[in-house]
Amino acid sequence: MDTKAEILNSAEDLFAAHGPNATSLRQVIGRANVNLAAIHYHFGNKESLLRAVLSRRLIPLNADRLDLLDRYQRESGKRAVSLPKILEALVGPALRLSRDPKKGGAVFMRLLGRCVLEPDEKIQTMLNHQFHYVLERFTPAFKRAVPDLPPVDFFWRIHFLVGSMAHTMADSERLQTISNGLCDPDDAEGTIRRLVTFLNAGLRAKVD
Amino acid sequence: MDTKAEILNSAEDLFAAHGPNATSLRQVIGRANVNLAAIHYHFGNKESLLRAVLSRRLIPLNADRLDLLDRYQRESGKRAVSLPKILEALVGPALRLSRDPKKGGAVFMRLLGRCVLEPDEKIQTMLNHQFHYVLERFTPAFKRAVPDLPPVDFFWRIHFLVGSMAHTMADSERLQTISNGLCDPDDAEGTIRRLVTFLNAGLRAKVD
DNA sequence: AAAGTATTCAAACGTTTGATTCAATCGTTC
DNA sequence: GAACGATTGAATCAAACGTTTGAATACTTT
Repeated sequence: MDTKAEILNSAEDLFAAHGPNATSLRQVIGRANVNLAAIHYHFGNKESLLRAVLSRRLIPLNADRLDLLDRYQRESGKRAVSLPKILEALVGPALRLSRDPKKGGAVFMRLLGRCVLEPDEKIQTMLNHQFHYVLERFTPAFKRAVPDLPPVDFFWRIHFLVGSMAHTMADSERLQTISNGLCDPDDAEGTIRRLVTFLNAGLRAKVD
Repeated sequence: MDTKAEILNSAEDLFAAHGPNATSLRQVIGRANVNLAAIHYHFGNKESLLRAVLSRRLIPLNADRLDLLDRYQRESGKRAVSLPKILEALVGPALRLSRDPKKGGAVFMRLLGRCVLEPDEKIQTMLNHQFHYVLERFTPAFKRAVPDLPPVDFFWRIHFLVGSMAHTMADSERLQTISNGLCDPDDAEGTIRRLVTFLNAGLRAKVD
């Protein structure tokens, strides 16, 4: 049973560092100190291994997001939940992963961001399936929060939002580089606050 | 000489569709109807082929961006160039590629977006090298346009900007899917206008 | 302790990858 | 038209890939 967990942890690390497709199963077993066949014994194939790596943390993560949205909705009674709160419920739990090694920490956050931005169709459909019911709940909340936004512009801005969020999750090392170490990607709360501020303003912008 | 161009075009197509690392040289020669050795004869290796594919269009693209920024700077005289104009100079030429098949069109735009978001270090350093002098010119312009923004927040917002822009360039098909065909990624001017509006508001947001 | 299941192991499978070789062909120049 | 460098062709290389196999070992149950 230890073997299975070792494989998951090793795969999570390496998938996050180099992307799933650029990581070989032999690299995974090297770091996990297990036999190559163990991967196929426990997971069947590489695709299912990735699915297992993602599910392990994504299911509780998405539950957190929906719980948070529920709480804000309860607090707001019949009124619409404010846009910053919706954004906080969407990006907060994801970016807070980086402080929480128990939930995979910064490593899984990066992996998730990279998978969202990954061209590979297999990975895309995998994630679409996991995100479907989350989007189903967030979309109406967003629409209530910015009711005057035409649907076309609404979708475009959600698209921009996904880009910023995923890029922030996937690669904040780059930010540390271009800012000469001025910005600290490990400051989860600061990152959340800044991202929510940015997205809130962007989503509210007057359509021209 | 035709062979070289055929290889470049085929590689551009396939790299854009599946990512450079997920594309084999044998796929490239298949579409180009040339021999495998021709790639190594004309380009040396796969990495240099990718570099050639990128340079061919990226060099004129970045020149366009700087020209546009220059023009706006001339028009503004001693005053700072307005933020929407800076953004237009940055994202406009890139997104307008999609209307201009001569410059590689939507295909190259997607490739460029994907490379920006690509974890692969080789590709990253390749692009950093190409973007260095562009960033060097845009950074002070941005800082003049939003002078009250603390440096830390400035870099964070540039990071968010890059995410939105690259994601929009890389994968607007996804938007067509989630919006049920409501949004049209081929409408370059509409995309530019919406992205500039979004980013302008996000960059101007009051720091809290 | 024996039997039976679950797990691990080393070895090999067939494919695909980027790269290389060297002979054949082309196009130009003398 | 002979000689030449530039280009193309078919064949092959070693390495790496995901996956499979079947024997060996560990663990559970009886």
